[in-house]
Amino acid sequence: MANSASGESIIGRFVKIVSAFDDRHPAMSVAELGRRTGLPVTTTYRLVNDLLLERLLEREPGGDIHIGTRMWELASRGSKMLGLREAALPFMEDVQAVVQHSTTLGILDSDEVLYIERLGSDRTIVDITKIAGRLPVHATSSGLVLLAHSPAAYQDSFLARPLTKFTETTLTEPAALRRHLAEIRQRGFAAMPGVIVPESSGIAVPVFGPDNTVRAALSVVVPRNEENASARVPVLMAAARGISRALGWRGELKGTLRQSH
Amino acid sequence: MANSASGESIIGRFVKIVSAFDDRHPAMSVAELGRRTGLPVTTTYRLVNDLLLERLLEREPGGDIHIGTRMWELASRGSKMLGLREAALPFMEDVQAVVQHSTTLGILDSDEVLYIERLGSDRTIVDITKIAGRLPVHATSSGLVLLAHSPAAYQDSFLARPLTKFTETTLTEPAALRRHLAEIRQRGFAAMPGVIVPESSGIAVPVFGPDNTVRAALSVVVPRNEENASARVPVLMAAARGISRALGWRGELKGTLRQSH
DNA sequence: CTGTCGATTCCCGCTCAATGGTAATCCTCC
DNA sequence: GGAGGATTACCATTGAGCGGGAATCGACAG
Repeated sequence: MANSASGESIIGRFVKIVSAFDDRHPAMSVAELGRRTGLPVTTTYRLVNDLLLERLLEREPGGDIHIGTRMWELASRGSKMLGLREAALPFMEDVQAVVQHSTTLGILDSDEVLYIERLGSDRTIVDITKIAGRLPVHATSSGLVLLAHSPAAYQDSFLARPLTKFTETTLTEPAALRRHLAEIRQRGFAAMPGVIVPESSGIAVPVFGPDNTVRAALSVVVPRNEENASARVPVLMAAARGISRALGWRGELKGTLRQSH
Repeated sequence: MANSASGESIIGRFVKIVSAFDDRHPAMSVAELGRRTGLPVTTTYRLVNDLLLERLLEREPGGDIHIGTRMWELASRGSKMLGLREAALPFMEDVQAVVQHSTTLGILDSDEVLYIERLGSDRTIVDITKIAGRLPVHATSSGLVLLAHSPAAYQDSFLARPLTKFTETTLTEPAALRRHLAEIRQRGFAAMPGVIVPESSGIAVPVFGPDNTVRAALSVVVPRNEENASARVPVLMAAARGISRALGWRGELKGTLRQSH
């Protein structure tokens, strides 16, 4: 689907280029960009020029390239993400004010948890979540909550694949995970002590949309030693219900249990 | 620069397609997308398919297309915007808690003000700012603050072009505007009663970066009848200094006045 | 059930924009 | 001044993109 020898479309290369930037590498020279993406030198320069013209990329004084303002603008303008984020933010602030550690909002995307908002000073405990960052589903409280309320078919396909064991407490056995998911559905929240990082634990609750399906997971990360972690659950649940309602959710209808399996 | 009859590159068409979505039209059929962009039918379908493959666009159950999660993720991951936003958010919350009306953070982009964050319930007064929305520089308090602290050369080129008069109080005369900008620099804030919307006024103050240049404008929108509007200025200024400091600003150095003109 | 209209997919020959190698030029920094 | 990297210029080749047209699907009305 492309003129290129490697058989990629321009769109594919565009994604490659933009993907080369992350929080570790927010800006780089065109040559380095070419190296990181593996694209031929000339091609990189030509493509980058096109992107600069449209302001999807921008050149800073030093000559380095970084992602352009236009890119963010276009991505945000018509995005459903903004609605979710805006609905959630006030409630997240309340949670943040009470719980004092970092509060995150994550969604399920491409079999991973994508964090779309995060509150909390960086001086808090170890927390590897970042806005626009991804983490595995089965090793985060947010991910497990999202998975627990996903359609059965999706759960099956997810559990069918091999899962990485990050720490001792990471569940990777399908059967054990299924039991855990059922428990999460029943209790209404997920609590995971040190699943990726041993020192911290996460607590997450689901946020629902008008059609009663999960939209996101609201979660807090607290130090693991804190034993009364579950004392945080009610606050989270109340906030999550508030967000759900702001999204148009009208409460659980009798008899309309979310399909679990 | 393209295979197309109209002489557009694929990148250009990509931008056209993504630009077709906004908060009024967050999702649409491919056919409608083709109509809105003016692209040939077949071309639209082919391009949309490419974009769906990369998940830059997504197809919802009904068949309609909307901007994909991936798009937001890519735009955010390497963006400098996130840093600014994250630095500003806590201070904005404080302002918001005290002032009670909507609080916005805007930057100068392509000769317009681009709002990158906005706090405030929608039930407040008339406020046409939206996240990822644009407004003209000379008709917003944020824009005037940004312009007032921009390099002289930019100011000159900006003032050289014809400016739209939105309401009675909109300044469009270069000389008058220059005087106003000087005043803004001297007072440290801009206050604009009903420049675009007659019922509300905006107050804005500058946010500086480490190199002592303007990065953004922090502003609040309040009802116009409120005469003690300027009582809000100190709060805004304190917050703006906090944000500036979080960005690495170290206070105004003696003798290093920002180039005004 | 049939007809209409719109959205979507399939088909296909043409063609020029995109490609990517090579080489020249422009920078820094030592 | 020259070594090494980044950037731009040049250019022959070619297949990806193009877009008109027709077929198919789907919803709705009569």
